[in-house]
Amino acid sequence: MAKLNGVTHPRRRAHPDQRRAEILTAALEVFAERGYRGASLAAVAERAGLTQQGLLHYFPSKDALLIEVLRLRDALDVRADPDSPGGMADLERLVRHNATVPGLVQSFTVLSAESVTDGHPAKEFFTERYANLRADIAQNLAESGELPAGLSPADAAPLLIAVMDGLQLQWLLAPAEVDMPALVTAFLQLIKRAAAQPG
Amino acid sequence: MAKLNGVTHPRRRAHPDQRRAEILTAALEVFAERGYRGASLAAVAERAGLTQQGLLHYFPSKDALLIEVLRLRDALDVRADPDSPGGMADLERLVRHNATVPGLVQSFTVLSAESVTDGHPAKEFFTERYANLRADIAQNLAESGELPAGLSPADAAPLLIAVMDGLQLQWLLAPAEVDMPALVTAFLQLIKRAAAQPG
DNA sequence: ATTATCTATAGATCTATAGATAATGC
DNA sequence: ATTATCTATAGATCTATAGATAATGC
Repeated sequence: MAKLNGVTHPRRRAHPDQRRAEILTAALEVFAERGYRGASLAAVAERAGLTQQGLLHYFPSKDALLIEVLRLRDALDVRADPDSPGGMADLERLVRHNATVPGLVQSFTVLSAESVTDGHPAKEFFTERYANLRADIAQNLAESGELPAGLSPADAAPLLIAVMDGLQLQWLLAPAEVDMPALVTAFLQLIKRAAAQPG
Repeated sequence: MAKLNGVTHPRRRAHPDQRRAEILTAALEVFAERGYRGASLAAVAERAGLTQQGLLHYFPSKDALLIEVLRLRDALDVRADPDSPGGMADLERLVRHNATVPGLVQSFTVLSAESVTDGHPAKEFFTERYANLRADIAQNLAESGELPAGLSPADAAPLLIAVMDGLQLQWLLAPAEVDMPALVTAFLQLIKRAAAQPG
């Protein structure tokens, strides 16, 4: 028997894989709410229903926990969207979906910006992630032939990513004022109009 | 006499206004490097050349210090650029300038994203700042008449801000790969091309 | 007299390690 | 036998308050 919250319970023992998944979900939530540096292992553990020391049985350190959270999220996102953001229609669908999951958007907005700080454990992760995103989107745009003559895929890719990231920040601060999907659509219209223009 | 770093010095007593300014500068730097939650008052104080308790003589709390840092920065920026980003040429000049001050860019990227987290002392500051930015830029764009028929000033303003913020993040992570000024120029070209298009 | 600055310290954390215990699985 | 989980705890912080002291300014 063990005491939890002052009450004696039979010690609950979860299936390891499920427990790991619960911890990762809790960690993503707490990191989104407080940032990585502002989050404590105890807060993550409490949300997952065990002690901080119990959590460390599954993940050797706070840094390792963050990295695994990010890797898992990336893997889930890629699986949900097999061809990644291919054409511009896919992109609009992605943004409409994002507007329904503010917690997830917040986690990436907060953690990606925090990752540029000194010695942040996710710096390498986000550096690589953005480099890969730029390369993938540039290639998809090049193949789609949707770009106007004046805009190279190599320039359009970071611009598209910037629009999405920048709008997410404004939307998180003022969701009632900033219509993310409509603004992304306005941006894509701009590209289409320019494309209709003779080179 | 007082000991600092094990050496006995005559106690140095700075002019209050100058000392406040030194502390604010140190705070902006440390917050940029570590984020607000990752920064300690002791680290700020050490950079300003006094103790953490000495710092608290000037600012009553860490929260208050952050707010004053942000207010000062905003005041300095406005004074340096009296008409704020008016036309698009002003914007390109601003971005070229930003590319020479990575620390300043980092402070705003890190703090603005962190500000969306629970109970962050700068949440109100950034919410208002972005609302004001959107309104000011929209008005300037409306007056400049540089927008194409399909893009309203109310939509163009948040898009412009998003492009700049989003590019800053990518640039901070990969300065050699992301040419901020060139990409902003590419975005403005897109607007000009679309404007050349019949309504 | 005022105030800039320091030492001392309370009281709360926070991460991580050590080791005990109880539940599971062979 | 293994391992999931807990209690205990070391050792480092961190913010903020209290009060002493020394430099400035009237």
